[in-house]
Amino acid sequence: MQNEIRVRFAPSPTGDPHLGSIRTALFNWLFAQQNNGKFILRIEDTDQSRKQHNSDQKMITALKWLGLDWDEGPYYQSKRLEKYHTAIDTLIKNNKAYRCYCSPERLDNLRKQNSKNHDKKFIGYDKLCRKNSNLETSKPHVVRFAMPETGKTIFNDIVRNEVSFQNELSEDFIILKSDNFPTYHLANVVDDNDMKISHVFRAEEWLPSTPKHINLYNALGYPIPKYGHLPMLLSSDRTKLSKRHGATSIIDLINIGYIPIGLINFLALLGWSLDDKTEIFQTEELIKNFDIHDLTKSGAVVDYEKLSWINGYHIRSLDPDSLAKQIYEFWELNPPKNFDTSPTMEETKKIVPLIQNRIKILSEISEYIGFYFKKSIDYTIEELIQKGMDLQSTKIALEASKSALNSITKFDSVSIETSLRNTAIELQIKPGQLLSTLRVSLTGQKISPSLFEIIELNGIDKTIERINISIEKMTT
RNA sequence: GGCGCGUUCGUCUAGCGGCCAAGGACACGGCCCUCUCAAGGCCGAGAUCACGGGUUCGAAUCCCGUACGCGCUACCA
Repeated sequence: MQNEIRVRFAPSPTGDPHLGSIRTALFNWLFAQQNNGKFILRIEDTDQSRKQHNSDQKMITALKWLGLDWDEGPYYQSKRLEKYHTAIDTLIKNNKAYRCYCSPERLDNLRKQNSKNHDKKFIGYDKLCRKNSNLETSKPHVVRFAMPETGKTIFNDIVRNEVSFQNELSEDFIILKSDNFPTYHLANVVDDNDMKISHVFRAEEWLPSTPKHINLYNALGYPIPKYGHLPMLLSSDRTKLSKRHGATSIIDLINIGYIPIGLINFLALLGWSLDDKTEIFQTEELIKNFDIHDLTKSGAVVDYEKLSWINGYHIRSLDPDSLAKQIYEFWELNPPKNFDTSPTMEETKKIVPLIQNRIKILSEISEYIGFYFKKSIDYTIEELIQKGMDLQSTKIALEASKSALNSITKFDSVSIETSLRNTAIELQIKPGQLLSTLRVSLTGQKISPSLFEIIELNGIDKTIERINISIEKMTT
């Protein structure tokens, strides 16, 4: 089918998967989903020196975790060298490219000299080898593309409308390196043609090299895809997003406790919005409403506060069982340091109602619920004694709570609440005083989920045991 | 330096010639609720739409210029 929508995500395996890359992947994926198109994954590993082991695997893991599944690939450019060489041979044969024997030293000097002389005509390379039709192939060399020396390259960017560049301002860029690997420019064009890519959505930083690509398409006789250059993701100082200002690796974000839909929802809103009020989207709603033609043009600063808010919102709206599943998986990969035991699925399900609307990210749970997974809790007598109370009255309060709890027939949070509130009245102290004492006694924490639910969760035996420990503590 | 892109509350954004002396959200402040922490509810502060010229009866919205910012300018992608 000729008009099939085919997009690709083409990361280079040079580090951890970056938030910006993921956003590009998301926009491509959404576009493919809503157009019944194909989403292709291609690993651009043409730079052997910058390549990092496992980088591609991390990318794959991240995409799967987010649910951004692909229809074809991953293709690896390093396994497709023949295709590039064929294209390059064709270009040389047609005088659209030429071998260049200039040494890196010569190029370096050339640039230094010209920047000193402020020569405005000089662009990157002086085309020495383009003039000499010296075709000795034995000597080390690169291959350069012969850029048109006149005219303009004009294209209609889906995000930015018409963009135009003077051809003479693009240098005769290298398409084949001396290690026999193609550069990005060439491999990218050959592959996009080979894989019948219909739309190229990539970050704005690629905009200036687009005329190079278009001229390459023309020289090779390939049809030109539609382009859309996405606004960049920025750090708080408005420069290209970098890890100096926060986590940019999606792997780090996963380990902090963001959930897939939280990240997807947040990323979708960086450069796109539905209207003047809707902030929360499920993936299906994004597929339905997202519009690549309606993007913001300026860069967007990544606001981690807002990410957390969106993430928390989704955590709150998840059904408890699927939240439990996500927490369980999260804890498997990131066991909380303050736990003495590994939570089972059953235990995880039990604690969900207590923390669901108190957290923004999964890593916050362990602070709230640590007492439940600890063999013993730790606190001082001072922490036990509340404002307006002393050692004696605190002890009395604990004793009274003990007998009140012991006499409850139906041990659930509602009965527990009634019983303890009555105890406070009988003792003539404020509910807050009683409950705060119990909170410390039962959790060792000043901050916790609802006390009544905690008592139900702990059960009568563990509760009495911990109260006894407090009483003993104050007696010695 | 050259080239390109961009510019609405601190941040993400709505706005596509009159509905805007600019709306929403995050963050922030206050109040309510309340067993702590959250969540939730209500209220508030916050942008003369970078600046200057046009065009028009009318401009945040169209055009031009200036400034500023960012990106690119590698045998990196």
